[in-house]
Amino acid sequence: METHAAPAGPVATGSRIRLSRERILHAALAQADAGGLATVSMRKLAEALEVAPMALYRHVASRDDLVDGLVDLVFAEVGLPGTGGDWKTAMRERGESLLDVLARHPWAIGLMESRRNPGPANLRHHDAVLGSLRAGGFDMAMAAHAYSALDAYVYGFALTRMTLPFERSEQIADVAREMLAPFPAGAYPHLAEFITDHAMQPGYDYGDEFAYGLELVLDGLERSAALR
Amino acid sequence: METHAAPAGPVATGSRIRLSRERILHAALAQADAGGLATVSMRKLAEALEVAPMALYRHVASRDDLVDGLVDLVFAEVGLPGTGGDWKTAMRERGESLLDVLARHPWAIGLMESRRNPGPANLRHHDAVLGSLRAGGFDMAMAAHAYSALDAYVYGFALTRMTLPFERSEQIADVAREMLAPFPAGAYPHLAEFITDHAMQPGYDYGDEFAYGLELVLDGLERSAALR
DNA sequence: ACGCTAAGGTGTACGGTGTACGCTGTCAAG
DNA sequence: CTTGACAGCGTACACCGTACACCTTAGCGT
Repeated sequence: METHAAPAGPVATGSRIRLSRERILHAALAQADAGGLATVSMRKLAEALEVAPMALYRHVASRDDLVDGLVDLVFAEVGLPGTGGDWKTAMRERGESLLDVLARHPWAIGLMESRRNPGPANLRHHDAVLGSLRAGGFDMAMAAHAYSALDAYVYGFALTRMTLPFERSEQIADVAREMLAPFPAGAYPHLAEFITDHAMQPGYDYGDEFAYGLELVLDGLERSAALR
Repeated sequence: METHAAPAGPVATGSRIRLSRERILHAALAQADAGGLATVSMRKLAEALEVAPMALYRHVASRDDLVDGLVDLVFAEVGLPGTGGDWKTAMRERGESLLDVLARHPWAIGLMESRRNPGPANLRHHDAVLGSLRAGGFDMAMAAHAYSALDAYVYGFALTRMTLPFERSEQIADVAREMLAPFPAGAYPHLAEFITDHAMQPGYDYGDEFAYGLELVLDGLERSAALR
């Protein structure tokens, strides 16, 4: 990040807007959201920015460095938990915020925690969550338990939901039929029962499961920690 | 799957062993486990099998089809829960088994639930888990809650653990120093405290967190379901 | 106003990828 | 012996990330 706050800043050259790491990252984010991270290639990205492919490398070390930047951009969207009020509320809100962000950027789910070079937004986020837990009365060991359980649950839910080929009850019948078609009828009785008697019922929405599990984890932590 | 049970089966032609979907899948699995899924290319796979790249396409529709096959191979390694005894024990064991399998094949974590064409092992596994829960007294809605919460937790834990650049307390100091190096000292006080006062303590092992969270979810489900 | 320097943008090229298409060689059934 | 199906192969194409040398331009000190 070398955005020097010099006089006016070199913004445009002639008619063309100057390239910058930020501009590249935002274009890449839009492309990833539109078609997944795999569709973001240096060449297509350059084309979208009306620039030669190699021009990008003046602002980004490699495609991997670009992905590092994208992940930190996504992290920056996650709301930081406050340290003022109730830890449970803070953790619930941060979980919901994280899930929202991951729904907007599903391609990021597997990457958020896996980059070897975490950016400032990433570190700041982890720092804030730990701070919120400690302020809520958790000792170090319990804070570690809590953070691990909460993060695992939220990322896991985002992951399993992303992958579900349906979301609302209307679409399920078709998808299920297609999935089970290659196999003999009655091969998977419990699965079939689950689909027809539960998932296909009107009003079913897998997303509703999130709140249930989150509350379950939060209640468990509260009891475990013997807080409040 | 067209393994016809004809006479002796065409196994070898001359000195070379005949290609087959199974042989391809096993070679690909070995390669993925060794270097990640990204290093499995049709060309390298063909080379390992001492065959021309295009020969693979007689047995596999595309690289994507190959990945579908790999995922089902991995699913087949996960132990099925029994329906006989205690549901809690069955679910604990299947969670531990799933985590073990994902540790052996970390490249599969993001794929297990995301393939549009689930294989027989996949469907069989889901069917067995639902059956075990129902046998344990869960009604349909509670079984859905339980499955969602448990799967989210286990996959999420596998995901967050995979990404952690360390595991045992000995390596943490170096990694942490490297990660925090680009930032001003004291920028992330809670994170720093967590690392030095907890993660760097002898005997720390992030994997230990798994059992804690799993028990937390299981206990929560038991209470929620008012079972037993 | 001028020229210098460094940084930004470009063109070409290399080695990698997945896979469409058409050919060849082998083997089993008729 | 003939025939046809099918396994494996060679070539080719479009795409990918990026190393390297080159040119253009902007902004500075003078």
